[in-house]
Amino acid sequence: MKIVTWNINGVRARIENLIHWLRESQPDIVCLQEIKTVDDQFPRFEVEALGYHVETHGQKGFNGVAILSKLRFDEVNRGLPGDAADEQARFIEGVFSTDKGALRVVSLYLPNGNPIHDPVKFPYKLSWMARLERWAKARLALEEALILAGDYNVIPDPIDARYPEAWLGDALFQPETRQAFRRLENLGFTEAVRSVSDAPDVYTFWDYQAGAWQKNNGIRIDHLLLSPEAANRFTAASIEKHVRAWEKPSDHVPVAVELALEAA
DNA sequence: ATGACAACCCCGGGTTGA
Repeated sequence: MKIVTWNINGVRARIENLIHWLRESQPDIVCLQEIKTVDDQFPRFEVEALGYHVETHGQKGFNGVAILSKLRFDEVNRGLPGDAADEQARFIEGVFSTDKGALRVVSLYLPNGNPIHDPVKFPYKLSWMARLERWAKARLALEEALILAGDYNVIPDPIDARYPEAWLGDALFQPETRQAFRRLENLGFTEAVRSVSDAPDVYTFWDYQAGAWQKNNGIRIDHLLLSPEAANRFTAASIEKHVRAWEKPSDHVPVAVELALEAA
C-alpha cells in the first residue's frame, strides 16, 4: 500500500496538477495540506472520479487538510485535541481496515511559527507540537499501525537544508522546534525517509523565489512518522521531486511510503 | 534591509507562507 503526503499549496489552483499526479503515482492514501479552501469548494468530483473517497477539514483562505483514499473510511476525526479555542484547520485523522488490522493515518499541517519573536506565532507552534505529542502518546498505546504524515514545518537536522546557516533565526530550525520534533519521534516513531537514507541534498520544499529550485536550495520539512506496527510493514520511501518541475507547481513535492499491507 | 513568488481574500492591495 502506497501512502503519500503532499502540501499542495491550494487544491483549487492545483487541481489539474493533482489529477495528473494521481494518475501517474497511483497512491492508495493521500494526505494533503494547505488545501486553502472551505470543504464545500474542494474539487471532490474530479478526485472521486478516479476512485478516491475524500474527507476534508478546510477553512476559508488558509491552511486546510484532507485525506484521499481508495479505501473506505471507517472513521474520520477533525482537529487536534487539546485547545478548544484553536480554529485553524490543520489536522484530520482517518481509520481504515487492512488485512493486517486497523490503519490510522493523519494528515497534519504544523504551524510555521515565524517570526520567532512574534508574541503569538512561535508559541502557537510550540504549543501545537506539545498537543501533538500528547495526542500521539495516547494513540501509540492502541498499538496500531499509525502514520503521522504532513508538513511539519520542521527542519530536523542541518543535513536537511542546503544552507542550514540561513535558517538559524527561523522557526523551522529553532532548537525548541527541533527538540519538540525529536521528543515526538522518541515516543517510538520511525521517520520514514531518514530511516532508509542518510544522503545529503534530500529535500521536499523549494521556495518559489530567487531560483531556489534551479539551485537546489531546498529544505526537508514534509515527514511521515510510523508507529512500530507501521514501521514493521514499511518497505520503501520516496520523494517524487520531479513534480516540482511541472507547470504551476506547488512549492512542496509528494513524499511516499510503501507498507506491506492491503485493503481488507 | 528588502524583495524576489504564489495563493488566498475578492478587484486593489493586504495577508500569509517558509
